[in-house]
Amino acid sequence: MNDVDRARLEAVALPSRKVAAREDIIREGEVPENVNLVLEGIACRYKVLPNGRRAIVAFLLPGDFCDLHVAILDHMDHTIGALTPCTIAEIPRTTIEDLTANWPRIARALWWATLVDEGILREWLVNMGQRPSDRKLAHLFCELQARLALVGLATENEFPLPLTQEELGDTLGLSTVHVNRVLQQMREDGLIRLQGRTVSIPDLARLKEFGEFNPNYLHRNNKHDGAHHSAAGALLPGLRRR
Amino acid sequence: MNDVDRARLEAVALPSRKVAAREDIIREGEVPENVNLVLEGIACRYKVLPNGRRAIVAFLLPGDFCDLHVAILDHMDHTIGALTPCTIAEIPRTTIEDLTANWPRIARALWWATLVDEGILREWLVNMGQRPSDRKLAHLFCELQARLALVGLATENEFPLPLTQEELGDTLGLSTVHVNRVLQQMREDGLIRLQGRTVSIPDLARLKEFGEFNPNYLHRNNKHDGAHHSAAGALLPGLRRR
DNA sequence: CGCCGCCTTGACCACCATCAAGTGGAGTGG
DNA sequence: CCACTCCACTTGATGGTGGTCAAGGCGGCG
Repeated sequence: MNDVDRARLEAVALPSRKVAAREDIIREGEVPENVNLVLEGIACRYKVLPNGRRAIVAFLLPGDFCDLHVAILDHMDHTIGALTPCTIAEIPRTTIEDLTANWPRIARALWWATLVDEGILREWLVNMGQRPSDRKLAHLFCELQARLALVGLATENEFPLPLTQEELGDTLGLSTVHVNRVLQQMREDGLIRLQGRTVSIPDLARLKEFGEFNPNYLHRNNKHDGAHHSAAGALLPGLRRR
Repeated sequence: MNDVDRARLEAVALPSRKVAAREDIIREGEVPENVNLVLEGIACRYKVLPNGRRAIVAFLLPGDFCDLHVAILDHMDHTIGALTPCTIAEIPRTTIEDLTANWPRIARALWWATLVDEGILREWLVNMGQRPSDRKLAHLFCELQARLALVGLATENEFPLPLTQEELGDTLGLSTVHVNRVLQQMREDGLIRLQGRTVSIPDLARLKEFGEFNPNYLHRNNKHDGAHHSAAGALLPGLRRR
């Protein structure tokens, strides 16, 4: 993706809109006319089970597309909700279809974005299935630190975590009570500290070791997006400027 | 994808090769020169953890691409291994790059395939995190029935399951012992029957109900692939003929 | 001030892992 | 044809991780 492509993509976005925390952005089954892109805030993909429990299957950070799916697939197979207040850019679905048909480099950049999403999902699946709860949390924190750092929202030893313990539980398949206890233990062990809504990490290497975190699945060296690290990440400055 | 596109894609495949059961097709970290496509047999994506346990994160059935990733991303972030003897078609990576750059409809069909994979991953994540082991198995069986039926390898009440209980455990994050006990219970309850390497389902609706299976995430109505249901599924007859 | 989310703590117990041993069938070689 | 081996499946006993239920603390906001 070069500057011309980037300009082309910026040009097609509709004015951004605000979404309050805990409000849905798109619901399962819908066939929305626009594709959504997170500019600010944290959103999540989730499904609700028959027993009422919510399963969070992805976090959407600034620069992430919510639903490129609907430009290609027919309907949403899950819901997207804002975890914090969010600013969302909308791009008409027809525009995406036009871009992918006529601008191969943009098509590749978008495809790249979905492949990275897929890599993250595979890693979450491993995390979910095979690790004890303390390592699950450690792994998740490492990923959040890495991904937030890519868009300038985290440092080597600190990142904002505007999630409740219940939301962490919905993400990792743990009960709220157990998340609470595990977090306390991790604090005692000096793996993390929690002050207000930010996590600080005394020793990132140690946390990575403990959480068996290997960032290769994030594919941070994106050759299709120049210096930037996510297809839309490249657009953030331009889109925010409006 | 129309007939011209399909012919174009068929034309670029190299002669197929055979892979023995339990042999790897591509390993984590590799940057292969060809993209692989399963023609016959069942393969899986997996990662190995520091403690030696294997996590299976996807099944690859006939018609599924193994590693479109490497045409776009840089390296494999997981390994692909054959679970049964497999026949694999190879397509040069450069050809994929050429196709995606110059044949938008093919590019979209491939992108579509990765989006469906992503949908399956999300559903696996839900399954993994939120359901008790018997429902996990039920859900997995329903998915296998549905996906195998799409390529003509399953009927409404029977499908081949050439997997060991250990492999099922690696997939669902359960111990072999526990998989065994749960399967027995499911047989007692009349949810499934196992004879040799095939599963038969007395009452598919009941199994779906029990496993909370909703096939919407498989996106079986693919408008980008004409009558067929997977990008490569459309190619299977042509490629097998060689 | 009072309410409502969110976090915290305790008691109890179930699901599922682990360890260990044993069964049975398929393939192999004497 | 019959040992022998190997691998998948099976069964039992035991214990820990993490779920559930219930109650209490605590800070923010109207």
